[in-house]
Amino acid sequence: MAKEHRPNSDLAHLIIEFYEKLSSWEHGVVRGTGLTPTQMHVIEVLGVHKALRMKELAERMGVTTGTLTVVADKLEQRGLLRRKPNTEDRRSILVELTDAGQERFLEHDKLHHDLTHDITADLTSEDAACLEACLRKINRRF
Amino acid sequence: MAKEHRPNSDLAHLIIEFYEKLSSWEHGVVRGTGLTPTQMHVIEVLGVHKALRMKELAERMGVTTGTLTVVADKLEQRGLLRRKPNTEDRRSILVELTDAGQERFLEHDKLHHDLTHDITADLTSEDAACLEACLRKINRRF
DNA sequence: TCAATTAGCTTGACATCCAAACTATCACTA
DNA sequence: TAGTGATAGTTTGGATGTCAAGCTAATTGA
Repeated sequence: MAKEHRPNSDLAHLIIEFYEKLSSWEHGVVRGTGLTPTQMHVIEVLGVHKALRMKELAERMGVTTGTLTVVADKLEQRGLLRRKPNTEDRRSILVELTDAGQERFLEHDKLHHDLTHDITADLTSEDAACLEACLRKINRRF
Repeated sequence: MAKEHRPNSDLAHLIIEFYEKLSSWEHGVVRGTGLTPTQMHVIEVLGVHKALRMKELAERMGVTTGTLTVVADKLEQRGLLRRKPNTEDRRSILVELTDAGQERFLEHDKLHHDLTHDITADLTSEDAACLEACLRKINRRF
């Protein structure tokens, strides 16, 4: 898997390889939940950040607000998401998960935890601590 | 960004946060290349793995072969990808990048390297070595 | 007060994606 | 060696995702 091409001693390639595997895993897990990857992505972000403006959510997901409007409509129809007026700025709208949406988030989040547990099985506790520190630094910069 | 919710001391959440940022970055970079994210994904995988069977490529990407057939058609029309018969097993077909496809891969791969350089700027060389070792172990298990 | 900006929505055109049905090939076995 | 079942790839239909561009309502600021 990593020996048919060059030594792969490059950090960039290790990151990409990890990213691709994670992406493929996520895709496979979501298929069969009745939700699409994009819909689950909305749930994942809102599960962590509670209420967000449409614009903020779109930026965090890397899509336009036009795209998000349609996806939010679908999730609202399914009773997983709720729109609320924003009294601070009446141009914008806040979106948040309903109880049912929160439940879907927790289910999915558990899968993330299980996966993390599995793939880090070969790491020593020093490794894990270092990885955590690295990711914290990287995420702050990113 | 990471302080409006809980301490985030959880490795799983750090990984997800990193994944989401990378995903959003990739999305933004690909938009404006004239290629779609999926098309670029094919190029990324083939750039590393040279010739693959359709089935293998689909599995690696986490999509069905039906989906891949259509995407490969588009890339073939654009002259970035080539289908070759597989003499070992005539049911299957090998796909590989053309020279033009390889060129697109190298351009995009350079962006990955630049990004990696940027986001790891706060890491010490010990950190980087540890991160590399961790990723290698994780990818092997994944 | 009014022009410029911003947030969200709508629309049109195209790409993604899956499931299911289909063809061609292979592998195994009786 | 004929036949059965499995596998690789393609096609198709229907739902969804996606963007750009244009729209309305609200805000900002000159």
